[in-house]
Formats: sequence, C-alpha cells, structure tokens
Amino acid sequence: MNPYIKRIKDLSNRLDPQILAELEGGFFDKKFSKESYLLRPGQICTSHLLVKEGVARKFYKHNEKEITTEVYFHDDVAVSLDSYIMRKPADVYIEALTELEVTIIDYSKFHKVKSTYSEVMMLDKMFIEYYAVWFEHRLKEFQTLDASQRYLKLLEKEPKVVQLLPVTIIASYLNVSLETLSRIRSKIASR
Amino acid sequence: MNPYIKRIKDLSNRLDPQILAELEGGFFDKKFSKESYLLRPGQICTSHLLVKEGVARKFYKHNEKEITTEVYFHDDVAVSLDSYIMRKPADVYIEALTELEVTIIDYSKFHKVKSTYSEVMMLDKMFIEYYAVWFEHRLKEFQTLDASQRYLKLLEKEPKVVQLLPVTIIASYLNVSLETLSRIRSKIASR
DNA sequence: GCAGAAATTTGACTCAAGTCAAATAATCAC
DNA sequence: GTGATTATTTGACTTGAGTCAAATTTCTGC
Repeated sequence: MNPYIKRIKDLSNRLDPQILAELEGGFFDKKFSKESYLLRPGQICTSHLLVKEGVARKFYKHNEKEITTEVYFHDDVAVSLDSYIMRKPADVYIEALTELEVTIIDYSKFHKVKSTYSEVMMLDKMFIEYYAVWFEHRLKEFQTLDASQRYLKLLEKEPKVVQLLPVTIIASYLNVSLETLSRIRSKIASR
Repeated sequence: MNPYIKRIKDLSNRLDPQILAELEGGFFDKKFSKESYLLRPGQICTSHLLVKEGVARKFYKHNEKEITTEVYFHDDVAVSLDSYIMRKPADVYIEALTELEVTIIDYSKFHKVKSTYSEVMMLDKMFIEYYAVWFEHRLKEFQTLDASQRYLKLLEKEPKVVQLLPVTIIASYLNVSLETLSRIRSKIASR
C-alpha cells in the first residue's frame, strides 16, 4: 500500500471512538452486480464509494471510445472528484467489473462530521492531497512515456490490473488501441 | 477567474480579523529576478508562492527536454505539491520568467494556523481540491486532444500564455516540438 | 465436445508528429 | 545602424501508433 494512504488509514483507526461512532452512522454497505453502474454521466456524485470486495473502474466516453481513468480494488475509494467537489453532474461512469460490495460514505453526513472535528477534515484533506499527487504522476507518465513504457510501468506498479482485466480495459487505461497493446505484449513476450 | 477560486478568495476575505492577522504573520514578500529559480530539484518545497507581479512557470526535465507543467500569473499559487505534501525533495524547477514579486506562505506557520482554525484548514483543502480537479482536466486534454486541438484550447482558456510566452515554452507546455507548434500556428493563421 | 460468440492477434496501410538540417526573421549589444 | 546571437519557420525524411480487415484463439452455453 502507498505509504501516504497507509498513514491516512492509521490516523483513521486512531480517531476518538466518539468520532468513529458518528462517522459510521453515515456509512452503509451496498452490493452491485457485475456490469452495473454505480454512477452515470448526468448524476451528481454525492458519496465516496469504498470498495470492500470486487473490482470497479471509472471511465468516460470520447468519440464513442471508452477511456478508463482508474481501476479500484479492495480498500480503494471510487468517486468522481469533479462532480463531488463542484457539485455538478458527472461526466464519467463508475462501473462494477465483478460482483461488487462497497461502503457508501454519504456527503452530507460526512460533511457535518468534518465541520465538527478538524481531525476528520484533515483526513479528508489528506485523501484529496493523495489524489492530486496521483494525478500529477499519471499526467507525467503520459507526457514522458511511450505506449510500451506505459505498459511496463503499469505491470510494475499495478500488476493486478494487468492480471485481472481484459485487454480492452487495459488498453483504454493506457490510452492505446487494442491492437497496439497486443503488439506490445507479443514483443515483450518474445524477448 | 475560475468560480471555485473566486469562492476560495471570497471566503478568505471574510475570515475573522483575528485569524487574518495570525495568518499574515506567516507571510512575507520577496522579489526574484528574471530567469532565477524559486525552487530547484532536490530542494524540499516548504512554502506556497503567491504571485503578486510577473510571470513564473514550473517545469521538469526529461531526457534533456524541458516540460512545462504550469504557468503562473498574478494571484496564482506556485508550489510543488508532491514535494510540499510528501515532504520529499522536489523534482521540478519553479522559474521566474520575468522580474517577479511573490508572497511566501511558509509551511510551518500556516500549518499551525490551520490546526487552530478549521476555517483555514477548509480553505486549504479547497485549494487542493481545485488543484486535483485541474489536473484531472489537464490529463483528459492529453488523452483526448491532438496537438492542434490542445493549442486551440490553450488559446481559448489561457490566452495570456500564448500572448506572453515564447514558442519554446508554449510548445513544452503543450508537449509538442517547437517545429510542430510552429506548423500548427501557420496552418491556423492561413485559414 | 461442439457450434457460435467474443476476445485477441496478425497483416497491410495511413497519418500525426518527431528529428535533423537549413533558411529566415527578430532581437540585442555596441 | 550593423553584425551577432537567438528565435522561429520551412523542408525532407522517419517513426510510433492508429485504422480496417482478416485470421486465430479462447470462452460460452447447451
């Protein structure tokens, strides 16, 4: 696990029991079936979705083509930041790639607890910080690496994505065509 | 000005005078000469730099090539998020492109005020949220637009960048070669 | 186990954008 | 102003990655 995420988790676990109790009042669990959507364009994203079991992804459509921006596994948080923060309709889908179980952290309840306890506000801020830095790195990958380098980096940093997901989705995450990804893989295999 | 940034500014102005006074104790102004660096790789970024006068940019080097990630004008905040948040050595330069005057917001002082006043923590969080969403949009531009479309979008969203900066820097911001940018411009001019 | 569907690979061709080199144009120092 | 330096444009060529089409492999349900 990323050390910053680990720090956020540790701090969360050490919160005052009183606060934890209040927080959990705003959590509830929900199951989604494979291929169903947790969020669609046009909806406002009013919660954070903490993945308990299964795999999900976020993607958007551009000229009929799907572009996957994130893949979520156990303990990852799925959210359309843009929609959640700006309180405007989302332009992305969040989709269950398998049977999925999530904990839903509702905005309004969470917001109240944050305003009361600055420790919670701080944890929320740390989560966004992590997100911002993650985006910065991902942008850098697109600016500096070609298709095969991006694939190798993914293999190194997120092997689960490569192992568990179909080529279509891996390709859309790397922003290359199916065919190119297939060629990259065969070239690597033949080395 | 972006509406979310406007909201942050309005809220800042409406802070309790007591808080404002404490905050300003941690601010100080500094001048930089053209082509000097406000931050270099290896240094830890321990402050936010609020531009009062002049233009600056952030860039990194990749295989000898400079890649400009952001350009800062009056009222923009320059910071290496990665270094500032993770408290680790930066891998970017922040450079004065003109004579430059900035207000330096020191980490440790700012941190103290944030822990005391949750309104300030909240404003800081809003700033990061803005940053994260900005990065998300910029990433999307690289994933969906070709070189000329990126140029046209920059012209539309940040005309000052195109008007005030040399082609070298505009090209490195769009992540295209000098020559390609030059060809894009001549093609657009001849329409 | 087999037919049909879906996913993946391979081939042939195209094109956006890069590189290297040379030519202009703009800017600066004196 | 003039020559020198720097910035920008133009030309010729190369290449990474896309598209469309066909072949092959893998996965289904029955």
